[in-house]
Amino acid sequence: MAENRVTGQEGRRLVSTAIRQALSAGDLVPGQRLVEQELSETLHATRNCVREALQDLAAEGLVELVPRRGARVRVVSVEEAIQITECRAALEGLCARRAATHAPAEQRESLREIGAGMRAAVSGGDLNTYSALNRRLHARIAEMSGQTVAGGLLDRLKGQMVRYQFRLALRPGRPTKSLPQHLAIIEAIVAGDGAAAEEAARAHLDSVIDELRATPDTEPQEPRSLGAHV
Amino acid sequence: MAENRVTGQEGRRLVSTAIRQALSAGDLVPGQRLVEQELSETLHATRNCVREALQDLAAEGLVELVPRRGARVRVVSVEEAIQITECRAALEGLCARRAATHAPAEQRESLREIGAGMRAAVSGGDLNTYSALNRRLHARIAEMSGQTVAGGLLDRLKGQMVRYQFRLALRPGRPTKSLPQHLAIIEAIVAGDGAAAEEAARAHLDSVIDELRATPDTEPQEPRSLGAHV
DNA sequence: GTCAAACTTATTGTCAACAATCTCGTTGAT
DNA sequence: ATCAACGAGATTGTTGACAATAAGTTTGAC
Repeated sequence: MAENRVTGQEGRRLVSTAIRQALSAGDLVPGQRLVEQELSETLHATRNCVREALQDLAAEGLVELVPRRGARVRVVSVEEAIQITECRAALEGLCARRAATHAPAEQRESLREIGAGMRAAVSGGDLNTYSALNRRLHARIAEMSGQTVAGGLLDRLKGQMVRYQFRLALRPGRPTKSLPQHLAIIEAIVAGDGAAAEEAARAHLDSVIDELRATPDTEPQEPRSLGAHV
Repeated sequence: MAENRVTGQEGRRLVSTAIRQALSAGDLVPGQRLVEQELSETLHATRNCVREALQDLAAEGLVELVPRRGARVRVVSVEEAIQITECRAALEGLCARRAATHAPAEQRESLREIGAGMRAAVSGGDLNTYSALNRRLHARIAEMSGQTVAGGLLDRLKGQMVRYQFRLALRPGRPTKSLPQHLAIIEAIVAGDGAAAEEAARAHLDSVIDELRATPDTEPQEPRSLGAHV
């Protein structure tokens, strides 16, 4: 049992990424309390590290920090998820347009590989692969557009949506609906048609919004404490 | 000599707003070092407060925090300012559209008062008032749109632009060019025409981008230390 | 049996001293 | 004169203990 407690600015990063992962893996439910000492023991880090990591996560909008009362996993309502997606539509529209008009043709055409992979994943029923390619496509477009500022904002926004994105992807019939939209974005970008690319990106996210609207508001998740006995 | 050093979470807020103000007032130039002890003495705060305030400002993108080397006022290049404004165009377009289609008519019409004030300020040559009304108009539209997420992102982006916004507003002939754009946005929103409102907002910010393109890249500002003697 | 007040425990916030690191000026050799 | 190694001072980072507060629990009166 190597007792090397992580510490310092490196530990801070480690702790925050650990929490991030636990969050996207669903190990932490919205509303759950995050107790500093508890985390510091679990992650073998100083309480200071944990504290600073929590501040970072709060700045990213992933946790809520109430003075003197500690941190909880932030709860994003469906309403807020919709607003986030509306912002995404605006920003990804910008990125898609710029990717179409600004990126070299060779890079643009490489998107078709992702498209082919998506098509294969959907017809093969491999939802995990499709979901991964989905993220990759969006990230790649943002990168190709050269819009680093927009890219940063999008990362931030997507981080707050992990819980919803997960659910949406698993909904029956969803891939069949979103696949052609993704392909349309790709084709518009490859064609170098900025206006069409922006339009396609927006249409795609508008469809996500429709899907969100059909989502029941999350019941106030019971923060399952560790000592929860039946 | 009341020796009450500010402390705690309140001090943290006080320090960060003090720095924010100094930043927008031009008392702190980009690239300037922010030494913790120095600030804590000037602002009568604990070094801890200052430290945490700096973290907050770093999370907002106002200062740059290099490990073991301290904090400096972040330098935003013209290129980055342009990207920021492109994001603003996308997001303010969204807000303008929603304000036009979603806000009650009564609220929308109240924008005309701001428009009239702007017209008066420009014809009277009162740049400060015009600039203040400018900020107020944009903020009001974001508020009316009900898009709190977009509003938050916009606040953040504008915070990083203080230096440029200041310069642009003072440029000769600029108000004459931007006033009709602002009035067009207002009229489209009052008319309830979402598409036109979005288009007008975008056109306005595109014009800001043109102005930025004509901006010489900032020479590496000399961090005028306090003890700078001739 | 119910409610309120005091008490206990769990948890976060604060601090001051110490440690680690960097910056910059000085010295000395080539 | 130039450069590298060295060292002093300045600045940030870290720690552990303590203070302050909130949450939960018991006790006691009615």
